[in-house]
Amino acid sequence: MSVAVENFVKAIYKNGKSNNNDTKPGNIAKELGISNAAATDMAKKLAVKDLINYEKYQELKLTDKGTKMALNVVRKHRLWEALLFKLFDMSLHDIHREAELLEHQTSDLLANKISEYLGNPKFDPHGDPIPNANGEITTTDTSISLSNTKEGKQYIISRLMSDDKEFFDFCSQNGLKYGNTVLVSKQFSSNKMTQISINNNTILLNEDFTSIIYVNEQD
Amino acid sequence: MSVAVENFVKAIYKNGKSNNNDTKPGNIAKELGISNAAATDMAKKLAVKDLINYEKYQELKLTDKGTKMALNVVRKHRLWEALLFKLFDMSLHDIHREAELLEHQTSDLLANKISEYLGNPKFDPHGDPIPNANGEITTTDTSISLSNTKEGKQYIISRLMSDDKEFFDFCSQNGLKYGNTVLVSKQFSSNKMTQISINNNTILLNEDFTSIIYVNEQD
DNA sequence: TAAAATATTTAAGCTTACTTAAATTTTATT
DNA sequence: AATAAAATTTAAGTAAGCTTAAATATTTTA
Repeated sequence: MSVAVENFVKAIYKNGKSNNNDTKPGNIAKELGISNAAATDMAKKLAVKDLINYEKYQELKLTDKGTKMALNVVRKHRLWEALLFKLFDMSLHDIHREAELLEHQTSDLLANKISEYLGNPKFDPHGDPIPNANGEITTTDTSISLSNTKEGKQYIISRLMSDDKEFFDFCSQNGLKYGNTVLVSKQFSSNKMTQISINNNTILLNEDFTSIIYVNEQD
Repeated sequence: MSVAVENFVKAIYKNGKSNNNDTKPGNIAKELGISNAAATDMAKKLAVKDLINYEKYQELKLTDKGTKMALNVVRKHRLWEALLFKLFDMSLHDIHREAELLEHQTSDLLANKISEYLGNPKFDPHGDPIPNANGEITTTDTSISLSNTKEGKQYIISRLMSDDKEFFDFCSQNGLKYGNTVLVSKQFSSNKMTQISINNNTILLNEDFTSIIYVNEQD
């Protein structure tokens, strides 16, 4: 399938999981940087191909076939991120951008080779789960956002859910990395700020950050 | 630039080096699997972009800008082949097919990272030279085709110039691999066949094969 | 709950990269 | 050198994936 189609189903999948859970054409259009009209147009075309269910003015819903396609692309994206992260010294943001292109030009065979080479990893360098060859995500995510953590407890960073360059630059400068340990020293519930300690540094994060950094409680 | 444009200048570059040295639209069209009309069309468009010099009914000539673009794509193609060959157990034909797609979705940054990771190799797994980041091929190719070798001498395989699956299958089954040694036991000039010995096996090759297998004399 | 704001859809049109068919030019052949 | 064959070019048309503008429906808010 074309790049435009793959990106369209991927955007529906992604927005269905977050982004206000809104998969109406306007939100998908914003995600993809195209006009609302183009999104409606594409939605109708993909309904004919049985990739989405389309009803006027309603949310776009992926069919099983569409979900499978989205997960196949997501798998390739995350495998590329994992491979590039392992082999090369590149920023997470750059890695994301390369993967965004490579994901559409990767055969299932190559994806499987990459997976095998990496030891069939369950997560990419952001902590996002990598679907298996059948398009299934077998891991159950028990992580919570930093904004929902408790004062005085230690957590391990499990996901950095963003593709923004500024965010990654900030994270890498401050040791906010998949697998690292943070201590939540204070929750300022009034203004939704969170104070954390990491590598002997104290950082104050606002909700823009704490809502997309996911962690697991340290045993 | 678009995939179609990149493939077009690449085809001119490639056909200019071999394929009867014919870069007229018809031959480029055949190379790309498009109609002659489409090739003429594209030629005119690329002339406007100063990628080729176009004169009616004449050969298509790459400008400096066009040559640079072609070499940039060739560099990425060959770097991908080298990387996939190193990391994964895949046939040369499969590797070629993947590289054919990946080459268009690779930033210069990533290409340089791949090159660095591989130790800035000068050749890909077919023995084809890899242009450097400036689009220069610094190595001088002294190899000759198997059809031009002398009886009784030993040669080292330096290039397998094809992207045909059957050819690669035959080669890998018979030890015809980049870097391997062959003894030319007999040249049948009458019917343009060449008899070689490799791994204690004797093989008789016709000109279809001997013209695309390149070798260097063993010192 | 009616008006205002917002979002979606429809309609018309554009560009890229093709296609086939017909016209024209070049190349090969005798 | 004339004619036949082959290649190139021109012309007209198509599909994908967009655009903007206008029409229509939904959602918000006062």
